[in-house]
Amino acid sequence: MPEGNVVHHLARKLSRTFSRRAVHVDSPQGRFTEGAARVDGQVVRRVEAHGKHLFIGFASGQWVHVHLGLYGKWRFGKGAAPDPVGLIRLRLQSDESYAELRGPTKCELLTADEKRAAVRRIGPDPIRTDADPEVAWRRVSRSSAPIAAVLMDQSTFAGVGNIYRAEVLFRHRIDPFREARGVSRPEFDELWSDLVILMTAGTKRGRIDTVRDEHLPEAMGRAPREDRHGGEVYVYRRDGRPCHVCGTEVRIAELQGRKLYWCPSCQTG
DNA sequence: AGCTCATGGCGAG
DNA sequence: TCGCCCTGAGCTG
Repeated sequence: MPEGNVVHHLARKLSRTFSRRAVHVDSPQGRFTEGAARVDGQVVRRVEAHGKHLFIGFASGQWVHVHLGLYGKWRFGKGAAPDPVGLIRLRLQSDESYAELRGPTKCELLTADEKRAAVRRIGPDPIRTDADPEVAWRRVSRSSAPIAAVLMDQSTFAGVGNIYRAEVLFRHRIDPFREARGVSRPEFDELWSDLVILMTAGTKRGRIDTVRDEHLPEAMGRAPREDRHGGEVYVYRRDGRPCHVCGTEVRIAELQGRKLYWCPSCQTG
């Protein structure tokens, strides 16, 4: 269940584990057998993350493109992979380690050209140093949709998901229902640079923490880690509970089929 | 054991 | 906007 930070975290782990090594590639489940056979035995050249998309590059120039969706998961292990348990879409095996992929929305083989085209379709990713925030600003400044909806648009903010969306809006006290084009350039710049900081930190940790030091549980006399997603957050999935800053009940609403959390007192305007 | 829900996104209508 | 994909955790009982 990943936002971009987890995908980048996984890309680094896959790269550390498999880059410059020959890998045996197969699909025990059978749904990626043909693609796996085409790269089986090749050396992994590099692994890239762009937003929530993962690309594993092989010596032939071909790429395996993976999108985890809501359910997808990677598992890693040392030595030889055990007999498959359940449905494993993709399995990588080096002479030292293995990795198993289950439940992805997408697992496909791409040519070098197709991979380049796929990357071009993905919007600027705050975790990537080559991201162009002007692309995001153009879309934000021209959209009449709520800023909370635009933050989830992967062609505008690649890698941002439901947690970062809610949390970054809280941290900048922005009403999630404000029209995107009503967000000023200074506000956008603050949102973008904060996403760079939060998501980069989230990449190293492989989890999402957004609470400033002065609001941390130790500083506030609270118990840490209330939520099972693993990090410290202000509003995500805290509906009905008091805002960590002002005590107002955190609210929840459905926006485009996803749940949106915010503090109606802190996030005004 | 069974039910609900989840950090996502696609395609049909 | 809805259904679906398809996995797993956290509840209920």
